[in-house]
This record gives sequence, structure tokens and C-alpha cells, in this order.
Amino acid sequence: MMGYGTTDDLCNTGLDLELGSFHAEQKNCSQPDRLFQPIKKNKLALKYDHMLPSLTLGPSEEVYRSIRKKIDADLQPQASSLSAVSSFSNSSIKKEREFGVGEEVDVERVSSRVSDEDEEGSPRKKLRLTKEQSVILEDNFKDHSTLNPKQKQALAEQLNLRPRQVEVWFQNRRARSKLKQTEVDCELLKKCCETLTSENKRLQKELQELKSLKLASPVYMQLPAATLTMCPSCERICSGSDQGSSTSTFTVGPKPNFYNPSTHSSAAC
DNA sequence: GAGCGGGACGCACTTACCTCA
DNA sequence: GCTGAGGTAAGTGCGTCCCGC
Repeated sequence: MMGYGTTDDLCNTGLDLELGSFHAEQKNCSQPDRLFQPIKKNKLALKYDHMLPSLTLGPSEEVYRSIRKKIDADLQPQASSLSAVSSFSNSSIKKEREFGVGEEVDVERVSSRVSDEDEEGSPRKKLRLTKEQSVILEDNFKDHSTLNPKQKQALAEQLNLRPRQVEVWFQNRRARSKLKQTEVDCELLKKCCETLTSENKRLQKELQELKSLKLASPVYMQLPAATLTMCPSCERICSGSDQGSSTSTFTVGPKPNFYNPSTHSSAAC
């Protein structure tokens, strides 16, 4: 996202933090996605799918365990690295993942928002993505922070996850990214605020000094202000028209930082 | 062409689970 | 073993956009 300048850049030339542009970027990215319309499904059915009684043709938990044991023994060496290491902490959900990948993909084509909750309505369990899966997802996120349905599907197949899981991961990743960016923005604004505060104090002080100076010696104040410059190193105010002339300089103290870089020339001192 | 309903999608907020100190 | 904090996958509700009628 957008290039951030240094704190100094921001504070000296105006604030340009572009807060919120991440959002805009997201929106723009997501627009083309909608050109691709997947097969649609009734919204209500979608929303309450997980509450409907379900008929499954899968094995019971006990049967599953025995089958699982055998499959583990038979297929362990051939299992893909991704599916083998990625795991839910709950065996029943693990069953769903490892037995029904092909079916799940078909279901997801119909709806990307079907709950991952298993048919028995058991409480959700947490999937931990493997390091490899995370790395691949991160790589894809670097390329594009949003996915179109085709990309989602492809990635899901590559990672042996459900498209919904890929979608959720991207959503959460975008949220994390935004949060992180907000923190960075916040820090920048803080620093900027501090800089402006100190600058304000300094200017107030200078104003006070100039006011007292005006009262003390009104002579040089009769000169047009635009013709006055001050060298910060030697602390002398010079008339712009006769720079270099020692007769027209005024020494002011203690340390008024009254200096215009655009008109300043070190030769004036 | 305007209006409307529905689907898809993203985001904000929240919950629930897991890990670790 | 218990506990609280932090991380994160997943659920929910809402707003917006697009499309078909």
C-alpha cells in the first residue's frame, strides 16, 4: 500500500498519511471478482444449512476410527505433506477433512459460506494451518490481497483446504494487515503531533522574544520584514539589501531561531 | 430507465479454541 | 495441573455492488 514518507517528510511538508486508502484498494481489487458468478444458492438455505437435519452416508465414529487406523497405515507414506500435517485438534472434524475433500469442494462451489460445523452439530474446533500452508497463503496474499473464486478454488485445492477456509484466512489476514497499518499510522501521527507541539512551543517563544525585542529596540523593526534574514550560526539579523555589510547587522540574543532558508546566504555573515 | 429483490462478497465485530509463559 | 494473555480460525450481521426481472 501507498508509500509512507519519513516522519520528517510528513511533518515538514504537510500530513499525507492516506489513512483508509487500504480500504479503497481492497474495494478496487474486489470489483473484478464479481464478474465471475459462481452457481448460486438460496440465501436462507445457506444461512440455516447447519441447523437442518442432515443425512450422511459416512461411517459412524467407531467405524470411522477403525477405518481411519487402516487408512493411516496404508496411506501414510503417500499422503501429501500438506494434508498430512494440517490438522484439526478434534478427530471428528479431522474425519470430515480427510474423508471428504472431493465432496467438500463440490459443496463449496454451491456456497462459499456454508458453516464448517460438522453434521452432528458438534462445537467448532480449531484448525491450525501448517507452516507450509501459511507460507503459501502469505505468498498469495502478497500477490493479491483478495481472491476471485477461481483463485480461491485453486488455492484451496493446492492446500487441501476448503475454499471457505481460504476465504476466511484472507479475510482475517486483511484485518490483521489493516490493524497493523493502523498502528503504524497511529505511531506516525503521534510523532507528528509531538513535532508540531514542540514547533508550536518554539514559535510561541520566538514570538515572545520578537515582541520584547520590538519594545526594546524599534529601530531595525522599521525595516521591511521581508528584507531581514538571520543566520542561525552567528545569530545575526541582516538586511537583505545590503548583505555582507557589517554596519547593517544586528546581534540579537539569546537564540532566536528566526531564519528563512530561501533568502539566507551564508555569505551574509 | 427506475425500482426491487436476491445473491455474492467484504468488513467489523465477536466468539471459541489453542498455545504458551 | 491451573490460569490468564495473546493469536487466530470461524461465525454473524450489515452494507454495498451487481444482475435479472
